[in-house]
Amino acid sequence: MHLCHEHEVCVETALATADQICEERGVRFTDIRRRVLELVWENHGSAKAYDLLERLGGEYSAKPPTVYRALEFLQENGLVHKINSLNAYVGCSHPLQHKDCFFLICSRCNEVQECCTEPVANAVWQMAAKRHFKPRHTTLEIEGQCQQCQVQN
Amino acid sequence: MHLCHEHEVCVETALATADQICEERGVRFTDIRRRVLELVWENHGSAKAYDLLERLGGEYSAKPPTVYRALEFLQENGLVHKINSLNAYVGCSHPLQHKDCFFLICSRCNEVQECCTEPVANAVWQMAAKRHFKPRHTTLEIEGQCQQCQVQN
DNA sequence: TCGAAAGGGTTACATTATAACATTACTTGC
DNA sequence: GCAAGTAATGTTATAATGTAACCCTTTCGA
Repeated sequence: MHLCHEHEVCVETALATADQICEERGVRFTDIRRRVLELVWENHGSAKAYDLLERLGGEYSAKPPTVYRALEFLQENGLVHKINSLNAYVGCSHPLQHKDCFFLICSRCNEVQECCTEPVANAVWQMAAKRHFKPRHTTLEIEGQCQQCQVQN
Repeated sequence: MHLCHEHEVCVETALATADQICEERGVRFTDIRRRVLELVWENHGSAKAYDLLERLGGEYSAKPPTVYRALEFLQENGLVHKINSLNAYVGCSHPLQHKDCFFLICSRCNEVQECCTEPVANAVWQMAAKRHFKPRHTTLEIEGQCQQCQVQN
C-alpha cells in the first residue's frame, strides 16, 4: 500500500462526510458504525470482516453480527463498498456522487482505487440496452498492478 | 429461467467443446470433471458449489474438495466462470474465444448471459491506462432484469 | 515396467455470513 | 415526562462457502 500524504486527513474527511450524509438522511451514525467505518479507512486497501472484528477487539463486545450489521448499514448508505472478488470492504471515496463505480485492485500492494468514469458506465449501459437488459447494479472489479508497483517491480 | 429451444443441445455442445479443448491442451477431462460440467450446464443459471455437490449425490463419493477441484480445473481451462457476486458458477458459452467477458444476471429468473463485446473491454482498458494501472483480470457482473422478465412483470 | 506426476479420497478445519431471539436505547405522540 | 413502538445491539448458535494436508490410486512417459 502506498502512502498518502497524510492519511489522517482521509479518515477525518470520510468520517465527517459520513456524519453529514447520515444527518441528511435521518439515519443514526452510532458509535459502532462510526468505529467500523474508521477501521475500514485505516488504509486504502480492503478490509475483511473478520479482520475488522479482530481489530475491534473487546470494544462493543463485538461478534460477527456486530461487524456485519455495521457493514450492511454503511453499504446501504453508500459509505463502503464490498469487493466481491475479495470478500472484503473498502471505504467509499466519494459517497453520494455516483451510481456506478468500479475498482482497480492492486494485487501487489492491495490498494484499491475507486473510479466512476463515464465512458465505462456508458459502454456497459449501451451493451445492456442492446440486449434489452435492464441493469440495476454493476460490479466491476479490475485486478492488476498499480503504477507504483509496476515501477517497484 | 427461460427455456431454450432444446437445452440438451446446449449441454452436448458444451461437453463436446470441452472434450476438444482438453484434448488440444493435453489435459485430462476425467469423469468427475465432465460430470460437474454437465451439472453446471443443467440450465442457464448459475450453480452453487454445494448444490452441485448435492446433485452429485453418492456419485464419486463426492465431498466438497471433489467439487471444488473440478470447478478449479474447469475455470483454469475456461470452461466455467465464477460469478463472484453470487458465489456461483456458470458454464462458459464460448470457451477460448475471449479474454474479458462479463455477465448479465437476471435476478428474477436467475439466467446468466455471457457477453464479450469489445466496447466495454476497451473502455475498461482505456480507463485503466489513464491511471497507469495494468489490468490482469476483470470481473464485470451486471445484476438486473432480462428482457423476458421485464415483459412478464 | 518402473518411477514421477497428476488425480482423487478422506478428514479436518478455516473463512465468511446469517438466523433467531432477548435486551437495550432511542423517538415520537400524547 | 411517559408510554409505546421502533431501531439498534447483544448473544448464541449455526449455515454456507472454501481449503489444507495427507495418503492412496491412476496415468503417462522414459
